Formats: sequence, C-alpha cells, structure tokens
Amino acid sequence: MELNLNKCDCSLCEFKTIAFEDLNTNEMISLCGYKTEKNYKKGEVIVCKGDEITDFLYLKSGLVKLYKAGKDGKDQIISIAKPFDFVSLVSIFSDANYNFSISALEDSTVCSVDLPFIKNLISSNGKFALNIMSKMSRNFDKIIDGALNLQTKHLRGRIAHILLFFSNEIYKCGEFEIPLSRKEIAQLIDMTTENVIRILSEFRTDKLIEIHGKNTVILDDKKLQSIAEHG
Amino acid sequence: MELNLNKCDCSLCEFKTIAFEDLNTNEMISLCGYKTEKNYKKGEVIVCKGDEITDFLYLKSGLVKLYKAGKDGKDQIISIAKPFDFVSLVSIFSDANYNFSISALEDSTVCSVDLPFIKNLISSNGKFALNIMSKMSRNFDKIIDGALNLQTKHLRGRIAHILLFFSNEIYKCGEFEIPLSRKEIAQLIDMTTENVIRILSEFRTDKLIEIHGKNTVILDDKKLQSIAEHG
DNA sequence: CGCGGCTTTGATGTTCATCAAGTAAAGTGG
DNA sequence: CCACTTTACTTGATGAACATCAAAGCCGCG
Repeated sequence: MELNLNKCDCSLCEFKTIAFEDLNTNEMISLCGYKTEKNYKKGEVIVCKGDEITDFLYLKSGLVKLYKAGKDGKDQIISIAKPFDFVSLVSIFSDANYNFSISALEDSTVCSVDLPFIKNLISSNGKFALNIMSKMSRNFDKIIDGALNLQTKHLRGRIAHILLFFSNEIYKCGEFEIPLSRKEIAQLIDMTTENVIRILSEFRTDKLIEIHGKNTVILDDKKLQSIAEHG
Repeated sequence: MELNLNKCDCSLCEFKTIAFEDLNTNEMISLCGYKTEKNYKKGEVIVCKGDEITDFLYLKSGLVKLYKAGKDGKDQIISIAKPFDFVSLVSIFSDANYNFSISALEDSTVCSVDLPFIKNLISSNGKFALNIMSKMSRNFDKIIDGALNLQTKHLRGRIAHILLFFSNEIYKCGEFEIPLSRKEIAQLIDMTTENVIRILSEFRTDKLIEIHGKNTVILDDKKLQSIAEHG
C-alpha cells in the first residue's frame, strides 16, 4: 500500500535538520514511508488530551499552541511551537496518551511519523537517539525557563515579554498580527483578559506600541525590553 | 565528603531499576568502573549553574533541591528530588553546562556516572536509550504539571499542597521535619517568606497542623487536601 | 556575651482579580 | 440581506489577595 501519494523525498526536506540529519540512506527511505503530512485550519484541534500517542509530530509550517484544558475555558497555555519545533514535547516517550492538547493558532502543516518506527530508529541508530534527546532537552529547558521567568515578572513585564516574543522570535518583524485572542494571551502569561487589554492600552497611550485593528506595531523596542526585564 | 572506592557491584544495586535494568552483564561491569559515589552534607552545593556537565547523576539517598539562583538570595526552586529520581534532569543532554544549581536539603548520597559512558550506552543499547528517555520524560511532565498547578492556586492552596507533598510523597508519614527553611518554601511555591509563616500559623490555629519546634504534624489531612485542590 | 540569621506578627500599600456595563465584531438563521 | 445572537474586546470601579516594610523574639555559634 502506498501511504504517500504526495511523493515527498524526506532526504531533500529542509526539515530533516530537526532530527533526521543522522539517518543513512536506507533509514531515510523508510522514513518517507512512515510519514504523513496533515493540514490544519486555524483553530482546529490537532491533539486532544487523552488521545493515544501514535505518532511523533513536528511542525512544518504555521503556529500551534500546547495547552492544558481546564474547566469553563480556563485553559493554560504551556508553550507556542513554531516551525522546526517538536510538537510532541518530551511526553510522548513517557506515556501512552497525551496529557495536554494541541491546536492550531494559524493554518498549519504537521508532519507525523509513526511512533514505533521512531522508537525503532532510536534503538538502532545511536546518533539519532542522542540527537533527539538533545533537541527535546533544549525544548524542555526553554519551557522551564519560561515558566520560572513568568513568576518573577509583573503583569506589565509579561505583556512586554510576549510582544517582544512575537516580534523577535516568531515574526521577526516590528509589525504583526498577534495570532492569539486577548483571552489566549492571558492564558499564556497567567493573568486575566481584562488586564491584558488594560496594559496593552497603557502601552498604546505611552507610545510603546500602536494597535490598528488586528495589527500590532512595536514603536519602542528598547523600552519594552527594559519593562520586560525589570518591570 | 569522601569518594568511596567503588567496591560496589552495580548489578546487585536496587537502584539499577532507575535506568540500568536493560544492561547486559558486560555493560553492567563497565558501569561499575565509570561510577563514583559522593556524599554531601545538608546544605552543601552539589552542582552550580555554569558547571561543566561531566556526569549523569542520580540520588541514592537523601533529598536535594534543583534551583535557579537569582540576585540577593532570590532563588527559585525548580523541583525537589528524592531517591530514585534523576538529579540531572533532561538538560544534561542539551548543553555542555548546567543552567541550574543543585544542593542537598538533607545529607545525601549521589551516584555519578561518566556522561560520555552513558552517551555511549545510549548509542549502543537501544532499550537503554528508550528507557532513559521515558524516565526523563516523566520527570519533565511532573515538573511542568507542578508549575501549571501552582499558577491556579492561591497561597493557602500552595501551602496545603507542599505540606501534603512532604507528608505523602517524601516522608510517607503524618509527622515530619520540613527540610526547607521558610524562605526555601517560599522559593518553591513562589510567595514571600512572611506569607508562608502567616499561613502556617493560620493552619495551626485552625487545627489543621501542629508545629513543635522543627516538627510538623498533619492533623486534618482531608481538609488540607480540599484546600490544596479548591483553595 | 553579642552578632547574624531565621522566624514571627502587625501595619500599610500596591497589584491585581472580580464585577459590571457597554461597544464592536463576527457568526446564524430566517 | 437584515435582525438576532453570540463572542471578543474595552473601560471603570471596587475589594481581595498579596508584597513590602518595620520591629521584635528566638536560637545557634564564635
């Protein structure tokens, strides 16, 4: 049976640097057979907490959020993954089921590789195993660091932080559309929707940013930086 | 803190279930050669942020804290590791240097295995690799979960939580000595020293706990549980 | 003894969540 | 396409939760 009618050649895919750079030719060919690509529309749920973990996922394009769903829409966002990031986090090797959920913040393409196949690769290719561990490890560090940082900051500092996050890390541009609702921003940096709005308004009257409809423009990068660090 | 002379036989060590259960006889013998045990006194620093990572560490006995050191003693405690826990977290596979610190909360014995040797094992023994990944993965999940949980709780809930943590998970006993100073408790659950004390006092007047010198006694487990969940 | 660190309690002020209410935007059904 | 509903956004007022500041008691240690 042919799984892949989209006749990709993973060995040419720029995304193999995510983890697959250490595979030999044969392994690379197998990989293509165990791989599928899926597209998700903005807002679609990709993984639901409790789902069985059958695949190793990474993001090819778009933007997704990893989150824990709580009661009455009180979700908590764990992290935001951009292309080249793992989506599956580390947890896929610990449990049979996901203990968090994933959904698309923008139209996204997810590459999905059969998990038993990946485990097999880990068993048989030591370099690959170490590479994966190192990548996941770094992912982990970033999330922990983010969580600890949050705790030290006041609300203004947190807002400044995510504005710079989107500007510098995601869009690499001073003008962009925040792919999160105000509520989602609140869930990401642990505060209330009202305060997100309030502080964005403050920043606007202080001429640190401009907001035109959906568009956000960073006006004073340096001051925001300073607020993010010391505010 | 004397280095012992490694006369141990790791194949008999109950701690091999931490990760080494999949090693064959030869690998087990090598392991003993690459392993050292070190003892640390309560309060001693085991690893300092920035130290080169040369070994894979796990805790044989005692209790340690992993923390990020901040300015003027404003540390943040990432997690508390008990015997059978990894000490090195996942980060040892991502970076050449530690980006957190570790110190002993009680007199502790740490087992230390040469990291290149471990990496070698990962490369050559697929079962071992998967096992390690799964264990570290679970570790990661626990820490993330803890961090997210903190965010949802008020101060009283957090205090109730760590009281139960020590009672149920660490000492498995309703009467124990908290191995942390009030300040350290504050660092662990992100609040001020004064409020830790204040709330402990409240709990005492509410007959939820008793405090005799260093000793803490849990009086009303159920009520604490309820505060931890809904407070 | 006296010094410094840890602990405790109280008083004060700030930050932030909650509540309320109103506007804008976006989807829904006739 | 328009009325209708719902969802997102916004602003202000209020009070609660919490940090900060201050001061005093306690304890171990040189």
